[in-house]
Amino acid sequence: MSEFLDTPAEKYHPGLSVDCVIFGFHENELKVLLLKMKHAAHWALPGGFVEREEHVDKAASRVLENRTGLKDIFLQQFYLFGDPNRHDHELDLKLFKESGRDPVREHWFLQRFVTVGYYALIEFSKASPRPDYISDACEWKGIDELPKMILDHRQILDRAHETLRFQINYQPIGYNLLPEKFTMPELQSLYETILGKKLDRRNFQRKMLAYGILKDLGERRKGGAHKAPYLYSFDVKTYNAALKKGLKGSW
Amino acid sequence: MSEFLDTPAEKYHPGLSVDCVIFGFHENELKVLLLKMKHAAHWALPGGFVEREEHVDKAASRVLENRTGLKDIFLQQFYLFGDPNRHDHELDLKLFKESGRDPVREHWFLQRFVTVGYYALIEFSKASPRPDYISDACEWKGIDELPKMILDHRQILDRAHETLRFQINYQPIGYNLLPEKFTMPELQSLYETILGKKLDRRNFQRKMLAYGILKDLGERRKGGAHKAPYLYSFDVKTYNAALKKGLKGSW
DNA sequence: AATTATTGTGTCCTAGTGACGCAATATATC
DNA sequence: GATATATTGCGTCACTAGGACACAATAATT
Repeated sequence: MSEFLDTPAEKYHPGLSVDCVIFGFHENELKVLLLKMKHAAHWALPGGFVEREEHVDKAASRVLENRTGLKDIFLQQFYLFGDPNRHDHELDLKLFKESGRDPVREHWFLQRFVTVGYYALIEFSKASPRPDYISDACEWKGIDELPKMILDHRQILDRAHETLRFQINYQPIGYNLLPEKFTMPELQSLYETILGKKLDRRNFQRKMLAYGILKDLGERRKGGAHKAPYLYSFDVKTYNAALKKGLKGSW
Repeated sequence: MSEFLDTPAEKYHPGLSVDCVIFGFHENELKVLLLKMKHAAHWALPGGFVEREEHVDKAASRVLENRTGLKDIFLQQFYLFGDPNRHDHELDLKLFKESGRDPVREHWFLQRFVTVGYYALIEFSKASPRPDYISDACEWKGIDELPKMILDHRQILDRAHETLRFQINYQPIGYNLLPEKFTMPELQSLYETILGKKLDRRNFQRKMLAYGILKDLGERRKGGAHKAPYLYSFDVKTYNAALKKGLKGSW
């Protein structure tokens, strides 16, 4: 924490931060990467500040890389949270005092902050979550079993999830969350957790194949119990073309 | 202009502004309210700064009220523009010098700014466009005949229009742009300009009526040439309920 | 070899959609 | 005042998409 507090105000754009909702998909569950700060009771979204002459998008991808070790990740801005009361000034003051500093009223860290929400989609297996110097834990949490979170971070997360629902026909959400090869039940399960409802297995398959965005790899995924499902991967060319017009789907 | 430049830095949240894309609908055309600044060659979106402890949404509605005289307007945040190069520092310096001021490097007005885009929907006839002290013109411009605009304002405007297209099934766009009573051809024309394509007259009517969100007022609009069309108004109750789930439309 | 849970494929019916025909009607024109 | 013209209201037809459900095939387990 002290690294931040000692940072000269000149380095960062004042009163502006970014927070990332990092989605992953594992064991048929939609997961979010959360941090637990030292001395803090609750969990937080990975976030950071924007440098003086830095593109806000760039700040978000910087945060993302620090936390997951991944570059060139699918990252999408979805909302600016601009409520003046979203920051907990009492808590900030407490942190200041704990670190033995005099809470000078003008210190940039104590100013009112607005934060820009980004959501990121990553392939679960490729990320190596790592805590940084201000946090003592960095873990994947299931979207249906979220811990208590600081400030308005739960609200930010919920809005990211909602955005995912709205954009499912326009963004390469499946492509970025699933591994190279995947099965139809896996894809369906992803859709179900994003949409928050059960879908009919057979109708889902018919519709997906009708889009013409999947390549049937011929192989089957053996190993699990029961009948082995076929493996698919996205046909990037037709996939992107279809997304541009929007996959026609009344989900 | 001088009022802004003399404003003490303490009044505003540093490096943060709002810009409003104000839509209206008149004579079967989608219009946008633009300002022409004094001494400026190009047009601009009405915008302003965010006060220190002011909600960003509030700042946007304040700007809107100043420019149109209207309160309680439908206003929706749609994107934060965070490119560090979106501001024209050369132009700012020129304005500073013209106003006879010494361009002190630290003056808040010369800092890098990020801006939050809002779009507003208003009933054309209710607005009374008025220039303010830093602009010498305030006019409605047709979306298909836009003048050259400053900075990235054209980009902001285009994105607002795109957002309208995406949200047409989820936001009360017709309700807020049209007058209390309107005809089916008027509603269709609104859809056509927002979607940017022609629609079949008969299929449009069938679909709209099927939603069950319109009240047939029985009256006809006489006065124009040709057969007089029926007047409708929105059935607010069913309209809002339908929007919550999203009007199913593959436009 | 039988069991069990899951997957691949197909059918049926209904609602929604695109393309288009035709009669009704309000003003403009002669 | 009759006719012309452009527009509106309502309807038809064929095709597609989508929800509900049946049944056979298959990979590990017993």
